[in-house]
Amino acid sequence: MKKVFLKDIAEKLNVSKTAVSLVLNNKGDENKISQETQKRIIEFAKEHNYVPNQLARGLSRGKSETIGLIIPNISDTFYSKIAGYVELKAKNLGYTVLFSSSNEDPKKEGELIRSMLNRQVEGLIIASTQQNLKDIQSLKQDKFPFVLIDRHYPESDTNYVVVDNFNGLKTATEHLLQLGRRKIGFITLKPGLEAIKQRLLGYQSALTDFDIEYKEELIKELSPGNYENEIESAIRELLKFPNSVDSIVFSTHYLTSVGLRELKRKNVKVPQEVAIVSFDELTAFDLVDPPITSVIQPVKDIANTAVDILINEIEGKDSAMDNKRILNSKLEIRKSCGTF
Amino acid sequence: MKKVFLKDIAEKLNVSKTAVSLVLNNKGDENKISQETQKRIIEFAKEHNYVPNQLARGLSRGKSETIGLIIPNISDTFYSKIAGYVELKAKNLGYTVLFSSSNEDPKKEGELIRSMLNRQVEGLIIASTQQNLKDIQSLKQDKFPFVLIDRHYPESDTNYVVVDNFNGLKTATEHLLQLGRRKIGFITLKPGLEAIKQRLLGYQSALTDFDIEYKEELIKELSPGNYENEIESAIRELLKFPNSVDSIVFSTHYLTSVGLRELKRKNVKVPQEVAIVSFDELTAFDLVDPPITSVIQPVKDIANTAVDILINEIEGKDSAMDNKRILNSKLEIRKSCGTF
DNA sequence: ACAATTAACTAAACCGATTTAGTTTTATAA
DNA sequence: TTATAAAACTAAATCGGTTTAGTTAATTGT
Repeated sequence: MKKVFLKDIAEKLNVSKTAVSLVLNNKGDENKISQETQKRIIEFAKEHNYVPNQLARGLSRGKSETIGLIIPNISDTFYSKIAGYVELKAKNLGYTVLFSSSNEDPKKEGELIRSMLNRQVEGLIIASTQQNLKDIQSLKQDKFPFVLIDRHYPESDTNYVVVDNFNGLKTATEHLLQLGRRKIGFITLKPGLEAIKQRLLGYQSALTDFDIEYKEELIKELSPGNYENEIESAIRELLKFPNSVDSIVFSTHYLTSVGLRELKRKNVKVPQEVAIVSFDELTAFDLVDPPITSVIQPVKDIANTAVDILINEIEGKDSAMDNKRILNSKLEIRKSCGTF
Repeated sequence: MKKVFLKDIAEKLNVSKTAVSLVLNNKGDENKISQETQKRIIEFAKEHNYVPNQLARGLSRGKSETIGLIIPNISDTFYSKIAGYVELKAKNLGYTVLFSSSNEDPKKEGELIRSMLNRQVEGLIIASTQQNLKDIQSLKQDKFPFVLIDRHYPESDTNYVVVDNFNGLKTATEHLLQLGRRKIGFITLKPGLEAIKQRLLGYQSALTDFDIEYKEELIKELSPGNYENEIESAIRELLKFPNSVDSIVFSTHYLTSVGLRELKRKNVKVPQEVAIVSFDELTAFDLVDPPITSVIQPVKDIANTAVDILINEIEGKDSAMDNKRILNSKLEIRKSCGTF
């Protein structure tokens, strides 16, 4: 079964390529192609399983019906869920999505952006490394449609959909405070991401509201690429803090995982000796010993909103659409903080 | 900053498009373009940040330097990890990857295959729904390069990379048997996937080796789309089995998750009353209460091998390459089966 | 001193669609 | 009975590259 092209159909049916193209793009009526000819073309196409070459179509239209999604890492559950929902929503709206992982490398992020533009994507959804303002601003300047998700550049006026990191972490910290914990460690990433900054501010704000002094020794900032090795000393030092911390807030699900693993290795009782809360979660966090109280992100909502905003902008329908969204997270209380 | 095209470069430098194209594709020397002209072209291109339109290039070359990856669901950790490794490996070999999820729908899988062919992917890696033999055979017949992963069609002679499901599950079951468990339930999916079939055979084979009678009541086959609702009765019935089962083997990580959740809800003590083993795992399975003994799949190896085979075939280097691989899994013993 | 090479390029076809600007034929209006 | 409009098409340009088949001018061989 050979591939069949527009030209083949045209020749076999003795009509022009134009006619075939118009009919197969549902523009037969408005271009007054007779019903009979339309029927012949459609039937022949269906029968021979014709499908247009997207490269050719994209080239000639200058469109590709494709959007790009650039994320730090497709293997991370958070982003893979985002990817899943983005794909679903985009498909429903008639778009294909091109994924790629930047691996937190700003240079690679730039390359991916360019590579996707080459491929004529019509818009981008980017969870940026946030060290790539240059490329983001250049997109902005070219009026290329894009939406930042999860991470945005506060200094740049762009579309974005993020979670309320400040209040998410504040609520988590307050939860510990309400349960009487006072020496609260915070294990997070080295600053760089706005989201991470906001989470620290949320932590601090909660302390302030409870009139508790903020102490730098309680903050452990690990390197994104090396946290697995750094967790041991971070935990060790927190446990050395005058009589040890009584609780720890982790600012990402993977820090929680390695952190809890380390606490177990050190035979620290959770939550009796040290309570823990996690920002973001993993599928099995409710099964963990103890089930981990976590700040849950509205993953599906982030994805859907981003796609909506993007495609609205691509199709230029509703330019007045509010395009900066801060979504709420939700504290799922389980057992890792104990009770009163 | 306007986009710059081949034509622009040619005009500005007073050379032909041909020259520019040849030079930028590293074919300058073999086509005797003078060193000086080459330098001018390369510099101009770099300076103006020229990047070729992949659609045009793909169209004219009939190549796209792209491979497709079709998986059931990008949100599933197993497949998202596969995706991550495939992306990495492919990029290293100069290929971009196009992902898409079939959601276990054979019809959609077919559409995705066709859609990817339209986009001129040069090869496909497919974790098939396994109800789509038609499309797979049609690829085979067209001599289109592809590799099946995770799931394959035993009745069709294709490239594949799968894990040894039979021995993986046999080892898991044997582990329970060696620890003295005798009434072993098996919670799995409705048959359809070869992998699932193999896992059942592995379970049976272990029983046979230990001279234990196989009992159908101990096998619970849930629907892939509805297992969350079906798990309750499955577990309930296993617990009703003459004096209850003393252990359960779960054939996927998500069945393990919902199963353990249900066991906890029913206050069944794991592993004292019921031991459990999981085929495949989730990131936090070592933190779960109890840490779950799991059959670990060589995810990275699956991905790398598949990409290697595929690209070898695309580039037609080493056609004698062994292209059917069954990789070994590994039983990671944790605490969910207790000890002697 | 003249044919044969070689170096250094280029014109134009092509990939497979889409789309603009017509053309031809038939029907309708004045 | 024309001019006009509508119906039913189509030729050819275009998208932005790649590639084949030359061309021209300088160099070499004999």
